[in-house]
Amino acid sequence: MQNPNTQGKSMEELNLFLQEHGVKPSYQRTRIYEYLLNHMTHPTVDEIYQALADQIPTLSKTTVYNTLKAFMDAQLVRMVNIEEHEARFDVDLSTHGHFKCEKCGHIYDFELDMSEFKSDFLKTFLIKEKNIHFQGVCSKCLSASDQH
Amino acid sequence: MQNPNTQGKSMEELNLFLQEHGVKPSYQRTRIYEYLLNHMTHPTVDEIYQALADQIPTLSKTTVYNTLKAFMDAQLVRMVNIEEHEARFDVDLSTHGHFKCEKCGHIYDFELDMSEFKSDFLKTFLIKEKNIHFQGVCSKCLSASDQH
DNA sequence: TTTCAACGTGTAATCATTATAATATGAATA
DNA sequence: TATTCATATTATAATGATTACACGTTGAAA
Repeated sequence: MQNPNTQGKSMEELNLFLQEHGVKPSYQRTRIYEYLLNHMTHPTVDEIYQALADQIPTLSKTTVYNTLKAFMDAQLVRMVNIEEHEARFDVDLSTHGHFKCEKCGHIYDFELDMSEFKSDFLKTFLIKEKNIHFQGVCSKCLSASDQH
Repeated sequence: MQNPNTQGKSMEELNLFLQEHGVKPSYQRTRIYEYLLNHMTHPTVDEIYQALADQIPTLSKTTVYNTLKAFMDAQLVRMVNIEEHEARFDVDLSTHGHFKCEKCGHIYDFELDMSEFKSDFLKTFLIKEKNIHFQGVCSKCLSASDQH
């Protein structure tokens, strides 16, 4: 068992999945996609690279960039621009919002019902992506600072 | 008349406005705020700098950064992180969404009624900012590409 | 086996942003 | 008026994420 935390998906299954979505599989690509599946915490390029560099000593950060770009082109991954300086990535393609806590830095997902959203102004626009980014203090940090 | 496009606000009025909002006025700060008022097109740091460098030859880009930070701290300006690599700035503090056209790059404002938005998950969170960034193709570019 | 395109890698370049240090400013005070 | 002191402005250098580039590898098709 080489990769324990694969959420039940074998390398072969992942390869097939990538292939079906127009991404030619490779060891690096499969392992990066696997990482994204097992760490749905909106990781940065560096986090992905650092985590995999141990197991794939030859891995290059450029490969992580290239792979994420390929995933984005194939609509397998979405870029999350909630951080000021660093891009984050999300395999969850469902419509959901992101909340960034200013205290602990954690990024939470929250459900979002956009079905009732209507905009006269945008009705003649082609909307491809909807990014909803909230910011503030999460409940955990709020109750922590309540202590006196 | 030194600064023609001031939307009717004189330097003195702008100085007073800044002062009332906790920002100590200076020539540079007033001119930068004036620029933001007259160009509500979500300009980048560089756009602001380039536009004012002619009129204020000693202006430093660092000053533009520092000033925008001061404005943000004073809640006079909001950063718009809709661009992948460059921050944009908005003096319009009302709740509204931004739409970026992939073709022409223009960033549109659109009205947004968040009053009916409810989230069980976030009800214990302190929400300080709500950023709504849509992306796609604007009506102008759509009809332009319809031509055959 | 040859070929050829695509992929992966390491290095260098780019570019927005931030840090730093020196100078200028301007109000308060002596 | 001269002095002081905090703050603002500026130029330069440093940082750090991202991209460009060149080269070596791979892997499938012919």
